[in-house]
Amino acid sequence: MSASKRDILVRKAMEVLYRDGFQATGMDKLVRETGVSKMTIYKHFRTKEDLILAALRLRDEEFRNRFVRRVERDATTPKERLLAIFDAMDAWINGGDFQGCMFIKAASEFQDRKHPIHMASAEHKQALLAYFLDLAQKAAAKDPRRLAGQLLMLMEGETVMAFMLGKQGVAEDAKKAAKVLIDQALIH
Amino acid sequence: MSASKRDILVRKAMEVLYRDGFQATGMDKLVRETGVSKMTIYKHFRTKEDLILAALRLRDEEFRNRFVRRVERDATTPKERLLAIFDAMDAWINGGDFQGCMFIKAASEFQDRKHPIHMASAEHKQALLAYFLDLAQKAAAKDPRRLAGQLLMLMEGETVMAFMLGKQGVAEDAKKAAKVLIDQALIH
DNA sequence: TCATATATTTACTGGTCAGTATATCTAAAC
DNA sequence: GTTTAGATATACTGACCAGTAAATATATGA
Repeated sequence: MSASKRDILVRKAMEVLYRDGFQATGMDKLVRETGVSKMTIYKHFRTKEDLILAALRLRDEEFRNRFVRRVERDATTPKERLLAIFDAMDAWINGGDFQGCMFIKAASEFQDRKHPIHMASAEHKQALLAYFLDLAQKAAAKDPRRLAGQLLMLMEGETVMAFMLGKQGVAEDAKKAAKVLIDQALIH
Repeated sequence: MSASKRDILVRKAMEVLYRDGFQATGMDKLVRETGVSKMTIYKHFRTKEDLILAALRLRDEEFRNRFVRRVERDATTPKERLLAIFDAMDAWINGGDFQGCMFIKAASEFQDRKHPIHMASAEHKQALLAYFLDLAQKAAAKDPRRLAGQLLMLMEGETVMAFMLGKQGVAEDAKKAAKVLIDQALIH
């Protein structure tokens, strides 16, 4: 199997796992939906868990790339970029295929903090937090760590609410809250 | 079986499901951990799903009762109570048995919005939102619906971050953010 | 003490799960 | 055309799942 076909397998698996859940998706369904035979899947991944980890790695990479690229395209100064985070969120939530956060769902299904899937999910959030912290520092916030944490908190809550209660108004409310928090955190 | 013994079954099941997850917990484990035989469980609940729904109902009732009671004990004016929400959150997160939000985890495992378990979880969030909205209206917020949504957002994000990244500082950051949002929303 | 009803134990059903064995197929290389 | 290597379909393994059947134990009530 070519490298690109392996990528197709991981991408399709990622889509199905995101849509239908991890434990609820059996290997037979993955065979059906990816078009890759079971033997071939197991040539590339020792276990289902390994395939899930590969799918999460792909999701992390693509999500953060798209997210950061959009933020840096939409705004230039660190302060503007902190706010542009919530335009990127708006685009995600109200875009085509929003179905909640794959990593929150993964951590929910694999609750043990030592579990590789839980740890991979936590690392995704840590990476987002590090990006926010970088922006908050460059924006010269009074307490960059706090501001970064508050904005990530807002983002996670926004995601959960859109997932559980629907999208109406959530993105707008979140952005307005972010604006207040950012403005207040940059007054010296 | 007495009514109280049935309550014990539901309470123990709730604890196990909260700790170990829904799909990852089999009926045999519930028999082992509740001390109630399988036949007796199935006398009271037609299916595992029905038992899960009963456990969620109990959790909703207890969580909201404890939460609201604490808020109303700690503060008297609506504005103070909006802020006291985040003292209750602090107590929950840094109390003994915090393991994330049972309803976010339930909605994550049963993603279909039409699924009874997903719907029950969404109703819990709706009930919290309704309480926040009531407080925001009584506090004469400029846009009560928005403030209520923003505070619930903050609360959900706080829960997710404490679950995935650990408790350090999260409650304090959330409360400080809430104070800023509330103050800003009440200026006329 | 006996009768009745309920709880429990044990064992089972049919189905699904992750992962594997085997045998067939395809396609390129010489 | 034959060989070789990898992909495939099919069928299987043993374990576990939710839910049930039947036999045994226990407690209640007259």
